[in-house]
Amino acid sequence: MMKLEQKYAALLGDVGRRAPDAGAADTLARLRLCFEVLGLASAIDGDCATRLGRHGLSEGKFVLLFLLRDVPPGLPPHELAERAGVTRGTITGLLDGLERDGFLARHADTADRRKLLVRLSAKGEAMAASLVDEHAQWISSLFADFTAAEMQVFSRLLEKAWRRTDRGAA
Amino acid sequence: MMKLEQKYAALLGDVGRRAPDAGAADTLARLRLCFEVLGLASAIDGDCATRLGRHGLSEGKFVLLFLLRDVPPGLPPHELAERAGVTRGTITGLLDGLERDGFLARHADTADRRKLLVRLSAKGEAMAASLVDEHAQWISSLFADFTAAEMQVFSRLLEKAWRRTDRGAA
DNA sequence: GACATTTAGTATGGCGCCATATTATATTGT
DNA sequence: ACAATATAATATGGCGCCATACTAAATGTC
Repeated sequence: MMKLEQKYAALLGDVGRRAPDAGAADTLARLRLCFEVLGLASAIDGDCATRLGRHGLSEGKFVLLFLLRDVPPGLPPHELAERAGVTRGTITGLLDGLERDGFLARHADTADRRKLLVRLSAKGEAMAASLVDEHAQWISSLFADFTAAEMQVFSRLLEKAWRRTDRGAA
Repeated sequence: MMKLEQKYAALLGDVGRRAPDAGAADTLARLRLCFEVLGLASAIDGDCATRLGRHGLSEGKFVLLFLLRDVPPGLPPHELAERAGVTRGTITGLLDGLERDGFLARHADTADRRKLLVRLSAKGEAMAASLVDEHAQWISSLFADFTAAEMQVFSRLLEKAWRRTDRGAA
């Protein structure tokens, strides 16, 4: 059984202590399942942050790098916001950091003077090229020992829970 | 098949476009699986934030509330940090907000003048009492239609992936 | 052609998290 | 008894995210 994060273990203990009746065991098992999902996700996010941090990047910055890869004319910030699924304000901050560190530059758009075009520098292109593959390799290695059948079952169960969330119901 | 977040769909498309060979399909399926895990977790986190936000709380603050519930003498901040699994600095910030909003108060410890004891106010106790149950109810409802067998398989697969992360390997 | 509306990018302020540094108080060792 | 060390809480500054508000520029409308 997978070790839960402190706070989840505490909550589980608390709820169990307060409702020690028969039906509670079932609720507890479902709570634990949810915490296991969250625990796996945050373990993955943590590893991801560690790996990208070695190169001075965050997950948000990494996404921008791969979105801009091989787009010679560059993309405007609002496009990046849409494709990355964050607000334009967040993009401004990420671009500030990436530009400061020399991974990209903002260029004025000649046609529409409101617009900018964000282009990777040589350093940025190099980083994107080496990191995207490495990163994809690492992620898929997390599920390396899953059989095809396991993957199918896992995916089905993940979706089953997801359907109960607001995002999945919409 | 569950809908992925923008950025993950983009990354998946990108990797697929670049490596359209036979072995790549397998890698892609594993990538997708990872993104499904992350997507479920962030959908849950999002719902959680929405629900707690209605009461002016965040997940971090909620954790403090339930940790302090029914602890009449209160707990010192470093205890809360340890039990919540965050740093003491983070606790300071959460306590500032909770104290400002009248959910708790800091009291001087008579024995050790470095220490504080954090105690819920009546408002805090009431909120904790009503929210913890409601919240546990909601979380377990996410997995309401999982059979016992499904829960077992799901848990096993979650752990299998978790073992591959740094946290799970340690 | 003047004015309203939309769009692009940014600024500001908030939150939760971290790492690091600082200050006050206890404890330990000799 | 006093110096060295450890512990408690906070301060500071950074990051990534959001919502909101603002400015400049383009576009649509009468």
